[in-house]
Amino acid sequence: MSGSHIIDFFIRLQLTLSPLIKVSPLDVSRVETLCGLDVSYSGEEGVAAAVLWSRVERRVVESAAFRGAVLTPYVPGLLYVREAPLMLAAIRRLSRVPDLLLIDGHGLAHPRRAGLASIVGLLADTPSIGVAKSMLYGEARLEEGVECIVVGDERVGVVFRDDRGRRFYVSLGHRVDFGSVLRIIGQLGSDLLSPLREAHRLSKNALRSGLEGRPAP
DNA sequence: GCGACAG
DNA sequence: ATCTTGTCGC
Repeated sequence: MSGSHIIDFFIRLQLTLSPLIKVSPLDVSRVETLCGLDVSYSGEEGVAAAVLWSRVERRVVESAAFRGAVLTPYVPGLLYVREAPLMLAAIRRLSRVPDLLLIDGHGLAHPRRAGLASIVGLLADTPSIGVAKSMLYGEARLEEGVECIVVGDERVGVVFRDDRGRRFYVSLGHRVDFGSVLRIIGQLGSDLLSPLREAHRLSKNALRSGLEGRPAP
């Protein structure tokens, strides 16, 4: 599979999108809604869940899901091929546009500077941040008291520890910068993970129950 | 050639 | 990610 023209194509596409990904400050004080995104699978199909989380109410205020075919196997570095189409479809089912997307996976902490989180943010034209459970690319090291994810001489993310000490690798997605990510983490604390937990739960439940979209009231 | 490799 | 219950250990 490594010499496949399909894989070659998606790598070239990723290299084309990479320079379009924007690093810029985000006005964190005006981020009111976060959107947690995750995908669950069953064989050749996947279900993406998009959970809208209110920062002030600290709860889920809306959710949507999208079920669809997944045609390619997982290839490290090309997670976006499997998950971005489903996530974007789920986001489109929300009645509101989220202020910030939280995505399972990396953003700029990627060998081609274009991880899933960055690509979804770019294509949705919405600020985004990646939250992964393990490293893919870059080096985690202490800088000025902060455990950063560094690629070359650039800080592309930060290591976050939840209350149980588990590490999460948070990296810049799209339309955010390092400072913005630090402020988001500082202000949300463990609630940074809440929308993602809920998205994880929803995608798995929707997969099993066969349900999709929002349940009838 | 060898090892690493998000979900 | 997913296949899968109880079980060994801090």
